[in-house]
Amino acid sequence: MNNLLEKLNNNQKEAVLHTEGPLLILAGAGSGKTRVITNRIAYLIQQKNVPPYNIVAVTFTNKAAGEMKKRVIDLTGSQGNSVFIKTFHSASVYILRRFGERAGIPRFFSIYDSSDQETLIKEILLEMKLDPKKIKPRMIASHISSIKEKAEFFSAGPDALMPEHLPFNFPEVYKTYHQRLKKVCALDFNDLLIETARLLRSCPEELAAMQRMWKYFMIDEYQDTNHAQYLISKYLSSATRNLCVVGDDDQSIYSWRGADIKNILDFEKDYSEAKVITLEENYRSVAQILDSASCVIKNNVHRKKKNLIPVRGDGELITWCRTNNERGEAGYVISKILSLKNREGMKNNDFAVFYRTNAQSRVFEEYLRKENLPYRIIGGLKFYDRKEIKDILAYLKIIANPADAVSLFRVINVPARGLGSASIASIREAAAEKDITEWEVILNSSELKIRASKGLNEFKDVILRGMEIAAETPGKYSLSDLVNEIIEISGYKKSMESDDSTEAKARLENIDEFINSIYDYEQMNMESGLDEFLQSVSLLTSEENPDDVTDETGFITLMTVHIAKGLEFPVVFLTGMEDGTFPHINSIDTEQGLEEERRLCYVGITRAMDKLYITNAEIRRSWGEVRYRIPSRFINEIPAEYIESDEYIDEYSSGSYPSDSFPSENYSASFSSSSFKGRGSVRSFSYSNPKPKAQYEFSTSSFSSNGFTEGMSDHSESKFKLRDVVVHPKYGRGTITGIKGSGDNIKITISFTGGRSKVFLEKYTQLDRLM
DNA sequence: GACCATTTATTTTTT
DNA sequence: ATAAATGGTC
Repeated sequence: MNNLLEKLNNNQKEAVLHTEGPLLILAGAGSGKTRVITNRIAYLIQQKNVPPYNIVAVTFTNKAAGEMKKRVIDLTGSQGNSVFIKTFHSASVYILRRFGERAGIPRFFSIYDSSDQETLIKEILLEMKLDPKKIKPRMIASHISSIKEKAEFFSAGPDALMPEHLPFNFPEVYKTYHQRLKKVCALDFNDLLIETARLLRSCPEELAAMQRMWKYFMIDEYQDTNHAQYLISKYLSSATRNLCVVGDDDQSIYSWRGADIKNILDFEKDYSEAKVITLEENYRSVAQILDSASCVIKNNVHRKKKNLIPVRGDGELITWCRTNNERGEAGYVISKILSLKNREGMKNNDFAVFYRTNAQSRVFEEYLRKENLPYRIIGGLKFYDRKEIKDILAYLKIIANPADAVSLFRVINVPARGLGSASIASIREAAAEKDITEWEVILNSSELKIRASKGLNEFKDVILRGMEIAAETPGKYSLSDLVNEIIEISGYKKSMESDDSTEAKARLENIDEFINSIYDYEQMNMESGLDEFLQSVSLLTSEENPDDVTDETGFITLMTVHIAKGLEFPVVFLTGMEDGTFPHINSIDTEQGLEEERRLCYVGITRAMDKLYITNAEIRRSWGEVRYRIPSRFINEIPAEYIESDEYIDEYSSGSYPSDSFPSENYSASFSSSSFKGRGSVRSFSYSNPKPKAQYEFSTSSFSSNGFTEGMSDHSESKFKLRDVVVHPKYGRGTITGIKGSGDNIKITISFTGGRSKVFLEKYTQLDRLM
């Protein structure tokens, strides 16, 4: 027993020992949070003799749940298998399936992910003669989620909550959306949580049954809970009040998904008898890194003040590298990785590259591939999001739930069966007219004056055959039998095979991989049929491809900062640190948005154990346009004494940077330190580049015209130059990034602070030059 | 209805 | 820059 507690500091011990009643653990980054939760579970089982099936631990991601389960099993052996460790969404599916009947939840329901949801919303908009291009389905989806939550739990009727000033009939869309979901027996991600909370509130017998089964609750990442998740935790634990929540308000980064930071900030109000334990000792990062993170997050007003104590002491400085463009950024990262591997014997697994948006991963991928460095991208291109996988899943979903119209129309003509828009429209019309499902129309096509074309019959037969097989799965048939049969008789496989493009080949490989993952699933879930399989697959979004789990050479990890939460790496590259990229342009204008970006930055910095590299690109291509970017304001917030500067030019950059324009003998560079605290003070530093070839001046203030500007614009007689810093009467301060035309037709492109850029006719624009 | 050429949107983050 | 959506033609 004592070895359980030996490795813990006093606060951690206290958290483990406090098993009864509500407990709030405010766990700073790297303070050993997961260790506390897992040891607490082990302590309950081994010392308090709590049966493992009485214990529930809830996390946000499948990955976190898997990791926690593994560590619990390490501590407690086979008993750990019986601890209920799941994500909020998978726990909800479990509850709805097992106890949902009285709450009107169908025995089987499909789960609509965000893309299914958007498809459905788009259909509804089209029916209402609205243009999905002007009214974004995604925007509607987020309104629908937040309104449904409020309508459900804050007593106001949905009508009172409809967003105002929308130029269309939102209540109608809202109503139709939910009618349609009901008709197709589907729940969206948000419904899973809301319906679970509703069930717990309105079905006391079912709640009591769950409370007999579950007595101790642990909620991880509590700062990211939304209202429904808050209620689920509250209802489930209401009998014993043994609710332990763990979180860090500084790491709340999901408010855009409905997370409410108040849940953690107000925990002590909700549970007046709550014990509060703060974990401040950081075991992960060297002092320079941790202190830098503290200095950044200090700029947020809406937070609980706290100290982070770097137990490890001093290490290396943070390196901030300015690069000319995104290729230079990638080149720098790769060169650092190579030299750290050669000189310090570091391994691929030690490195992680973070970026703000998925789109930024491409250049890194390209460079890593060029150097033959093994890497993996977490998130981003999700396996289960690939077209071919979604197609096959759509077939399976129809077989399990023929009412699922979104899936039905996804593949009714895949591969092509001659069922185009006309056929689809007539099926839809007949379904609406007779108020039956589209599948029923197809079944009875002969009587319903639907042209029972050859293609329609083929499709019908595929689904019917699939249903026959599914009825005997597991048993006579396995899930993989079913999938193999479907891709065979639907002609899906054949159509891929007859296409000899590399694309089709890759798809076939992915399908193979999918079938392999089904074999694995079958091994682990011998009793599962199609329904269970589909429901677990719908929640597996960011799961890794099955084949890259083990490899002795390891992988360099690429991911967004969001996904990085909860992880740690010896060496971290925090890339794209530019205003407009990080903080992201869409969040830069509100205090709330900016504070969340800052928390995200804090999360990124605190992932690094030994060494942190921060990079920014002066010029970044996005939307097919070249943009000038200034270093992220968050870099300013790091004290200069923790930073060592570096810079790197991509040698192969074509066009914009003629290499002979850089004086090669000059090895010192200077830049205005608008990015350091005292605006205007100038620092110089020695220049070091692994392969010094080109010299580059990073000055934004006294940029002399040299060859650098060539190729970036036409010659013109404008009184302004590229990179002049100007003030626009309406938009404020910005940098000139393009000058085109002549005479009265001089067009000036200005990139404003924050990354927005606009084009003006010089003739009509009052611009003041600042520098 | 299939196939092409042209146009348009895409880029925030995820269960 | 690129993928998806649209529109026109056969």
